[in-house]
Amino acid sequence: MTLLSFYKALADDTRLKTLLLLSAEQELCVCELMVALNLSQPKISRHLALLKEANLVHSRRQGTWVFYSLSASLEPWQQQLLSSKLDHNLAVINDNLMTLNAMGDRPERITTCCV
Amino acid sequence: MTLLSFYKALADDTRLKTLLLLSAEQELCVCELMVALNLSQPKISRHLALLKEANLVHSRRQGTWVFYSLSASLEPWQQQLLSSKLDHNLAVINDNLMTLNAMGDRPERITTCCV
DNA sequence: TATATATATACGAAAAAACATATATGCAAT
DNA sequence: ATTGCATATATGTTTTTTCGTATATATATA
Repeated sequence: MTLLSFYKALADDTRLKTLLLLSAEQELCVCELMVALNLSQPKISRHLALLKEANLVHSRRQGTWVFYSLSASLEPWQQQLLSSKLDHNLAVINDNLMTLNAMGDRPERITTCCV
Repeated sequence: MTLLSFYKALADDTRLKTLLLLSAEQELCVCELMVALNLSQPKISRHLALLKEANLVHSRRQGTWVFYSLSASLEPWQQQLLSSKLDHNLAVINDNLMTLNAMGDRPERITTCCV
């Protein structure tokens, strides 16, 4: 992945917020992102496919749900850039995090192996 | 300027390299960028206008030349991101820096006031 | 004033990205 | 098997971005 393609991945509102949300929440399924971002399912899926193609996110299936998380192979400076601890980042996704927290019936994560 | 618009500014090959070159060289005129990037004058000018519109660069005119530099109002993390000291950044503009150094008749800077 | 050089902008074309909608797939439960 | 739910993909359209070319502006000099 080049520098350019990395920045291109961040240069879209849906993708940027998705990445920041994943940074804040470790792991989110498509349905949770739909609620948090208030966007259609195909739209979320398409952008996630893009991010996966760029190796920025990783996915695991758990039953009918698919959980996405930031790729483990991200370089430290990339992770920092996406850190929700940075207040200018948090400001971007603050509303979405609140919406997410207000969401009922969030799917339960089953950790495959050790915690 | 929003986070998104900042990343959008970086999400183009010409603009990314321009910003990295400005980070490495402090100040460059359009003609130098044309040589370093091997691109047409209108193309450079248009992208510089975009960067200026986004307050990422500053320009000063000196005779017929216009010198561009990174905006002083960039936040530290933004400057860091564009630092040519980061090797993944340097790799992107290495060839361009060499071309620039091989360029003859580079316009002389006249510092208006104090050094 | 006329000319040359450096840079900026205007404008239509081309390319790329994002979109809505419809449909397909994958898994679980009956 | 069939149904239901979550997610993925396909397709055509719309929007956005980028581009080449032509032209305009600004400055310096003769």
